[in-house]
Amino acid sequence: MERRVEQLSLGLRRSGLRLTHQRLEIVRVLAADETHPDAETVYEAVRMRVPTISMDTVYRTLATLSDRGLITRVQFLPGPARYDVNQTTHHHFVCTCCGLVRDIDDPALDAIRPTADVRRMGRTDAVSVQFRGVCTACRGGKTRRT
Amino acid sequence: MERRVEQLSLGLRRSGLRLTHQRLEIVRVLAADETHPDAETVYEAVRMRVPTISMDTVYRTLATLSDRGLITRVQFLPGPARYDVNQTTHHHFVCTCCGLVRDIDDPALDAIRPTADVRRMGRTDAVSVQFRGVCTACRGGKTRRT
DNA sequence: ATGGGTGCAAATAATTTGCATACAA
DNA sequence: TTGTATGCAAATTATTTGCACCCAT
Repeated sequence: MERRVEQLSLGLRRSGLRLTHQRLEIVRVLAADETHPDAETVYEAVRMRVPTISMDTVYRTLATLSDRGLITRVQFLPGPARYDVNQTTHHHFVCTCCGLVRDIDDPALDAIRPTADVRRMGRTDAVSVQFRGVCTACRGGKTRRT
Repeated sequence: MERRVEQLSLGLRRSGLRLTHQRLEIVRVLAADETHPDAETVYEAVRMRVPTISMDTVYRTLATLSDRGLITRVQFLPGPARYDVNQTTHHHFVCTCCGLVRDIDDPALDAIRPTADVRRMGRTDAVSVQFRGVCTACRGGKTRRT
């Protein structure tokens, strides 16, 4: 987690960008939040440490980080976009009920390669698998019943 | 394609909803458009046949159809949501350059099942694989060169 | 005939942008 | 010091909603 703060900070510096107080705090929030937060959530969390930060600085920083490939903007469900700090290859479980997003690490899924059909469509840069459903919490902890 | 018009129309009627002139034309546009159009694109196409239709009727109809599971709202890239008429199990190639979305039919991908890890997260209703990259057209037809 | 559907306009949500000031390098 | 980043406010984009009238059933 502390490593993530360093990776993101270093990534910004390497792009010749300034590591401002605001950016550092945004990066800290992102590194500590595994829930794929949206801009609003990041804003609220950062405001606790930098009460004067503005929403558009959060938006601009999130855009900067994803333009640099340091975080990933995702939109699994209607509503605000969310941001994923995890830059290793992984997949997702998405709860269509509460919006929960959980990372999935599975070498078998990482091994999926585009077939000839897909290669004919274009060059593939990334493959990701999405499992949509209803999370355990939304089902009231009932694993076996409907 | 004509079959799709019937399936969507029937789907509406089965839900006890009225098959209005506007809805029928929207359904016709959707059935004929394989490009996963956004609301604006559907609106423009329908306007050629029903010049008085309003944008919010298009939005409302698209919402109605996806609520009934007759079409699927997808959002692969930033910007407006897009709608997928294809209700058979399939996957997608997404061009991050021009926004092209192509359907992929591949039984091997359809066969992906949630592992124990994923089952612990919740009940999975759908699995879909996304290939992101740059389409042939955006690469200028160059299949082998960078 | 009658209740759901439409069109209009206004509201809301999510995000972006212009500009003067502030601060990291 | 110097230009990039910030904060404020206003603009844009995408979508939703209230309401009176209309039309499919």
